[in-house]
Amino acid sequence: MGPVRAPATRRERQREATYDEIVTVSAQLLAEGADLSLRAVAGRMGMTAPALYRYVANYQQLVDLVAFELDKAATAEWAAAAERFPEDDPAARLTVACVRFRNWALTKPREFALVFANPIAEADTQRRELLTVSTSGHYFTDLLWQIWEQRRFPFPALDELVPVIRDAVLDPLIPAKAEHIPTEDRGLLWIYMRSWSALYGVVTLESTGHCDPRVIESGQLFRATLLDWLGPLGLDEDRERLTVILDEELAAR
Amino acid sequence: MGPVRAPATRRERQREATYDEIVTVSAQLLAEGADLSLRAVAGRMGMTAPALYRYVANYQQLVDLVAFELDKAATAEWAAAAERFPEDDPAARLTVACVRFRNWALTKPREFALVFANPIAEADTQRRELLTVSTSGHYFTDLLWQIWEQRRFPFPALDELVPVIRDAVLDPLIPAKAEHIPTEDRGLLWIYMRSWSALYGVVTLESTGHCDPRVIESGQLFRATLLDWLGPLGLDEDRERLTVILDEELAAR
DNA sequence: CAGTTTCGTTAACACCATTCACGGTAAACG
DNA sequence: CGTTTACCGTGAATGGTGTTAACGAAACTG
Repeated sequence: MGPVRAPATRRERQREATYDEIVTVSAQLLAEGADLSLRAVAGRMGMTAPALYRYVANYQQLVDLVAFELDKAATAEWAAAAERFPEDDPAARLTVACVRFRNWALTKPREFALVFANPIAEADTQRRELLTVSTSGHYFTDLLWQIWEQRRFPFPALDELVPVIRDAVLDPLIPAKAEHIPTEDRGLLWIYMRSWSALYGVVTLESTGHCDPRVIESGQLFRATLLDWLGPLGLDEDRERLTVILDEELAAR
Repeated sequence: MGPVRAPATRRERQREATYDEIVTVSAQLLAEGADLSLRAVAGRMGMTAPALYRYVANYQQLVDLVAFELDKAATAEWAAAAERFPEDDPAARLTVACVRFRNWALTKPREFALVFANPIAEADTQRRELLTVSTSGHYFTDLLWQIWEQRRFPFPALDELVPVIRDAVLDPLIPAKAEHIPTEDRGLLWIYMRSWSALYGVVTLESTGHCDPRVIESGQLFRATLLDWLGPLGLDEDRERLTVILDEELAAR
């Protein structure tokens, strides 16, 4: 990377450091099971709450800031774990990443809720944009892209899509690296959305605890959901191999 | 129903009435976009906040109480809408109910979050039990049961299930009418769980706004998810008919 | 009627986000 | 170098939250 964003002036550097400390302290509070509050964060930084208003406009913006960084940090973890498989095996990497994502959601439900269950009003363009740059979103969709390059699984053609969806895949508002995808292949984004919906669904259900704890503990619901997606992603031949990986990762919890 | 629970004593009747008012006022506040708070509820009832502690032990219990009643009321709405199809057509009824469920989640995201995104800790047996009596859960699973009686779609046999899941379907902790299901057919509950997971997933994703607003507006993601379940529920022959119903209900929004 | 339970009050505590007026200090400028 | 300016923090205050405790009145119970 290099010193791309090392602002010359001392003031800017200090400011940047303060932002970092805000995030660090917030993550720490969350990890301790405490509530995220301006007062608590400021207090632990040796400041008073109003001082934080020099850095964030309001409480929600603090939450968004922390959410973004938590997502980034968590994604880095999953990605690192996935790297036990080579770059040319995106299917294995995706399997690992999905399980790690779930484990993270189960062990840190509060953090998960902050990042993924945080309601976003339709009108709020500010926060919608934040959503678009979600690190985890880009990571998952990139892996899907790599799998597609290898397996060329089917996806809807543009003229098969309802006009609204066509617009949505041509000019996406979701976190996905899409510029590199040729226009005529943008139907692929529909697969992104549908698979993300499925993954998000089980993980949220389990993380919020809205089902039998024994089912969560066993991981079977999650497992079945993932296995259902092997076919659509052209991974039928890898079923056995990937199932082994999946079960390994689930057992590691 | 009849005066099944009409407590003789005047006091008990008054107390019951107060509970009802608490719920009514709470729902009213939520509907107005205000926050649900003990003070606000009490204030609108012409009381002070501490008085509410004669009725609920703490704030979370107020939330749970309101959540339960909101769920009950909403379910009654969906059920009423579904009754435009006869009792012997549970597939059509389920289709209508699912769409109504989604519409409710989209138009009342705050209420939805209260009932379905409200995190439940694994240890909290109190709130877990509440979950088990969820009205909507019973309604949906009952419709699934009726469909199964007609179509006899396949479900896993008990010995095909992992032991933990077998335990879970034999002594379910989820909201499902199960007593009437013979032991050897309890594998059906696995279908309950999986389909509920899928429905819960898209609806939560859409209700919390964690995807492209245009996709939500179009209803295509939800539509596709539902259509995927026709096969597993033995409804392939009804595909065309049910799709029409589905699109009708979606358009009615 | 006397005794007890129930239901509400007021006061208080400990939090919370947020705004405002103020001061000190460090950077930026002439 | 000195002066100005912009930034970063403070303390005080406002109005909100859940929650506990001590108390009084009204309603039921014997």
